[in-house]
Amino acid sequence: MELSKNFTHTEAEAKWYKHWLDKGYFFSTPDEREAYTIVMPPPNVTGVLHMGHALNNTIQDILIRRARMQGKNACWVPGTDHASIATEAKVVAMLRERGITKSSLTRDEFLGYAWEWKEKYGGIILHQLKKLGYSLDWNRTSFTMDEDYYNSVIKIFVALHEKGVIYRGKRMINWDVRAKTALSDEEVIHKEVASKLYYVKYFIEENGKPSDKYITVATVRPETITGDTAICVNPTDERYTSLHGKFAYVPLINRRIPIIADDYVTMDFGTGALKVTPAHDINDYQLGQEYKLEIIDTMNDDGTMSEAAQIFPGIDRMEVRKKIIPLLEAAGNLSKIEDYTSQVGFSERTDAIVEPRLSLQWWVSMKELSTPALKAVMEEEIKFYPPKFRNTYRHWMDNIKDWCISRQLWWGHRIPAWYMPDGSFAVAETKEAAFEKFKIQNSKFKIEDIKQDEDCLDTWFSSWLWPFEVFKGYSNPGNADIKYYYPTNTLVTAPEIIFFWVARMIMAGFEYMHEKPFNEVYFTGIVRDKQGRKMSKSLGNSPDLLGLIDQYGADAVRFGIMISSPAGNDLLFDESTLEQGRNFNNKLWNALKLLKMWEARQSGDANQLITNDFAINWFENRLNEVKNEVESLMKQFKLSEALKTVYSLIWDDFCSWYLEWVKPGFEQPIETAVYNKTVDFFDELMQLLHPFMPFISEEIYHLLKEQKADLCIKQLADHPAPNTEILKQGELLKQVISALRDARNKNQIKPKDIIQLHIQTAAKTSYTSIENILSKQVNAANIHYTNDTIANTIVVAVEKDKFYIESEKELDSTTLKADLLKDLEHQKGFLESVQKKLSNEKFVQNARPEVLAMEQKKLADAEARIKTIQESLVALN
RNA sequence: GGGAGUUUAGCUCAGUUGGUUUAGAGCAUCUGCCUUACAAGCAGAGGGUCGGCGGUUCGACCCCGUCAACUCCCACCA
Repeated sequence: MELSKNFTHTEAEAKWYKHWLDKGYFFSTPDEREAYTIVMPPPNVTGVLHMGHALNNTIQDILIRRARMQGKNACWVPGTDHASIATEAKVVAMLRERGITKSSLTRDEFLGYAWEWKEKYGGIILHQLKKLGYSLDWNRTSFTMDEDYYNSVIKIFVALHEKGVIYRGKRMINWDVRAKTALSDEEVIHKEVASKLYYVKYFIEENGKPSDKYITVATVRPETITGDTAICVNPTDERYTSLHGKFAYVPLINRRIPIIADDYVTMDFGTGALKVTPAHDINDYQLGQEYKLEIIDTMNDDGTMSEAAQIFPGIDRMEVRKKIIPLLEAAGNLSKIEDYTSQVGFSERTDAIVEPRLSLQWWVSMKELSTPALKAVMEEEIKFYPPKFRNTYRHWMDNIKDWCISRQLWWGHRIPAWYMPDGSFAVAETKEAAFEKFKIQNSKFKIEDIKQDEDCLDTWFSSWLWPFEVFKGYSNPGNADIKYYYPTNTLVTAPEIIFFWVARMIMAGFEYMHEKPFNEVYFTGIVRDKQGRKMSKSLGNSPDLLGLIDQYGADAVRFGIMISSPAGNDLLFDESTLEQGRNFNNKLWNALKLLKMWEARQSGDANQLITNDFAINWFENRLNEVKNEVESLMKQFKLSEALKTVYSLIWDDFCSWYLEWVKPGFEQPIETAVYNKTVDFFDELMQLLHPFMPFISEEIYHLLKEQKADLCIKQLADHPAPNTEILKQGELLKQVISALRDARNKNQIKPKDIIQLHIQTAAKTSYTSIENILSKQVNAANIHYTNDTIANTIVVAVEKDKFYIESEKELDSTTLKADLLKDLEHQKGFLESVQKKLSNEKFVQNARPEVLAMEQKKLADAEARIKTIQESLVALN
């Protein structure tokens, strides 16, 4: 068989993904095995694959593939989220491009376009996920607006309403002027914005008209002035005591408003006087409630000024903020302008500045739902990795506020509330059911008179059911799937959506399944660029993931992402790690090529080892050691560490050491027994690597030898504990080889120059089994043992043993001497610190016996080593 | 304003209840190699007073205090 120079990923990826699908390896149905379940956080139907998805889903695939290889029934559920506001915004934009406005369409017409959009783009991202080799159970692909799922959302709304948890209420909400919808608190992002603080004079009333006396108010929002219905000062503020109970006039429109006193006002901010605009500020609203102030809504739903504002109607509030200043100035109401930075709320989805607005909306009362959800995380019934997020979670849960769930959108689950012409309403799954409820209350209307609520529900009101409704746990309670797969095992998601989604899923899980939705949550970091900046479209620092997969290969991309992503930390994405991944592919490929060369040149008994027993014995134990390490790292979700460990085992231990140790001389045959062992090792290495890099591992696995089954489903075998003595000896061997090679380098002995090696040791037996390897690795013709120093040689000291390199090369002892002296210095310093410790009575009294013994051994070793070095130095002279 | 976290080699990070040889890895750097698996490679090397100060202890990268810098989350001071 002729193998290509390098690994060609494109072909292998397409071939193996298709093969795995054809064989149905990713499909799961309940059976007698233990289940291992992950529900994929459903990407938005608007999305394309980006680095965040790659990180998130690679982690999930590693967990799922490993579980599958551990004999568990692994089930990973894919799906998409309808993403109400995000999708609606995209559809509106798409229609605008075609010259269609949303307002010119009926609801059904608009939904027609939205579904068309969903069908067109919804599957793209899922399709793209296949490129990365993700082993998802595609038979279970779900969508948050699938018929059953939709109905469950509606049923749950009705049930929560009947329970009194959902209610309708007029309150201050966050209004997105671009999407023209209410938002929950979590959908508002506060940012610091450079703005101005305007000092505005309000003239005081005297004798029923404005006087020349005034009170100055500081505001960042002069455009809301015409909505002012009071001025508020602190009752203890002596500057304003005389004004309590008096009236002032709103600039430009001369409305007479009271001056009230409330300790909400901070005296030392601005002028200590606050203008009260109850319709446009949450605190002002509360003041308004308390003092029974008039509420004047000066804004339309699109953020323009309303008729009630009297000035600039139809102009956007931000425009008005600029335009009103000259007017105030001309009227003599502006006193000064200062620079000021303030916190401004922006819509998460549309980035529009959010307006506080009084509005009638649907709410979920959260207190009761949150109690079991908080407890489960605090008592670690649900574990968080990393655990620091428990604090964040607790803080939010402790201060939880009611959730505004109605959205003035069409794309989503329509609120099952039904209204009569007289304004009364009923909540029910269907119009008919609502009518039944109405009939009891009021019989004068007909069913045709009933109108359904125009609004739909917050996206998260559907996705909080995800972990159970993908198994139809609510729509078909007690079915075989939900009983088998729920609770799911691991949720892998970004900390950004801990409140939006994670917390609410936990609440829904306890409320409807009476059980937690998952055992543990693994929070990934945020993907940033090399400079640590968050990846974003506007910065243009988001790489084209599909392009990278084409360029480097899916395995290399997976490798690059995982190797730089320690648990719980942000990932600083750097394309060089992808190169490292690609190079690793080639390393593996070349190792395979080497084995293929050997395959043709075998000799000897397949059952009997003659010369290479140490190498094989050592690697077998090293492999077992790493298997243990990987197992422990995986349990702690230290996936990056686990990959590094496997990488180093393969590159360093297997390729650099083991293969070189068993490598036959040029064109010499290899013992069949050694060859077979080596193939087995490689085989096992591929199995360890498979969850991380599935394509190349499967490919090599099959090229190594005829296999009965695929690696994808090969079960991990038990492994014995490693023999530490052999591992130690292996380390000694490596150390000696490196030291001798270093000495050769420093003395300019060319790799091809053959040397004679003399070993002076008290433990000759520890070298007999590794002699062959040693002489091969340092290119020594022979190894001799000696009890004396050997003149005119290069002396190398390793541990307590001395090595004399005899060569035909003219020797330069200066660098060698310098090295020895440096080492000597180091050893002496070390010895001193140990002696100091041991001569400290308190240490000798208090230290544990094994610690004391260790220190004594250190002392003895250091002394012996110093002696060795000194003797070597003498030999050099 | 409140809370959480981080600070170890040029960069990104490990470092498990304080004692395992006066700190480890990858990348980058430097030196030597076109050695017949691999130059996308091989063989080596250099590089850190573990953010500062103070304390506890026989002993501190690890525990405590304090200061500094950075990051994130939450919050209605106009």
